[in-house]
Amino acid sequence: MVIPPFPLPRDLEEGRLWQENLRSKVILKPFPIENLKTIGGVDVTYKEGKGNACIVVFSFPSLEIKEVVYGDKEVDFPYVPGYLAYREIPPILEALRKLSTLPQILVLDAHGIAHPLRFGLASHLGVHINHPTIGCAKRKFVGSYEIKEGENWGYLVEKGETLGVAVLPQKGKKPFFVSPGHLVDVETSFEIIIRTLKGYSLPEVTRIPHLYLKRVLL
DNA sequence: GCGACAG
DNA sequence: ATCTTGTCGC
Ligand SMILES: [Mg+2]
Repeated sequence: MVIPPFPLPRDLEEGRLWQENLRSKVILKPFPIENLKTIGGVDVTYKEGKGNACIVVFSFPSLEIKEVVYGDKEVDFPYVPGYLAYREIPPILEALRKLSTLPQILVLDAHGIAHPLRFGLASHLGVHINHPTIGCAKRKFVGSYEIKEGENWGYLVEKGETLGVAVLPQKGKKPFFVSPGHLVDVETSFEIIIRTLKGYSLPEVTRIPHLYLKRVLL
């Protein structure tokens, strides 16, 4: 696949300006789940000054693992809340080059529009490669939510905007957060992620890539 | 000024 | 995310 160069900003101010200019490119719209056949999960870990990305492609809804690829890249940007894309997208693009087939949707271990500028890592990557993406984060970044008694999810909202949903995978467990990245909307993002849950604290699409990076799976 | 703060 | 072994709790 053709991947556009991904330049890094000189500083946070420039990085913020770029985000402000690209945020308008995000498109939120329903994704026809009945046509979803392949979905990819993405995660990134660090070691010896390098970012190591892993992408696992699953069949949907059967969730059989179809392909696993990795991509390494020197870390060239610090971790600063709000600017995670500049740190993790480089290694992710390296992994994408190795995919034999690009899955219909990519799920990132990060937020999509549930970001201060509504342009988190999942949205940034989606716009960059013009492909559907969903953000599935382990912790909240912005917004507030309320999960009613008897329910296992609630909308994530900030300043009157519905940014995504907080999901309780199991009773008594911590919630994870789903928000659309690009070319999907809140409802379909939620529906798709829910269908990749298998009884663990995290959906398979983010849980499995992490296990491969940690060498729990080979 | 203080607290929040994806990975 | 990473540095790190055993240990407390469901
Ligand atoms: Mg991660």
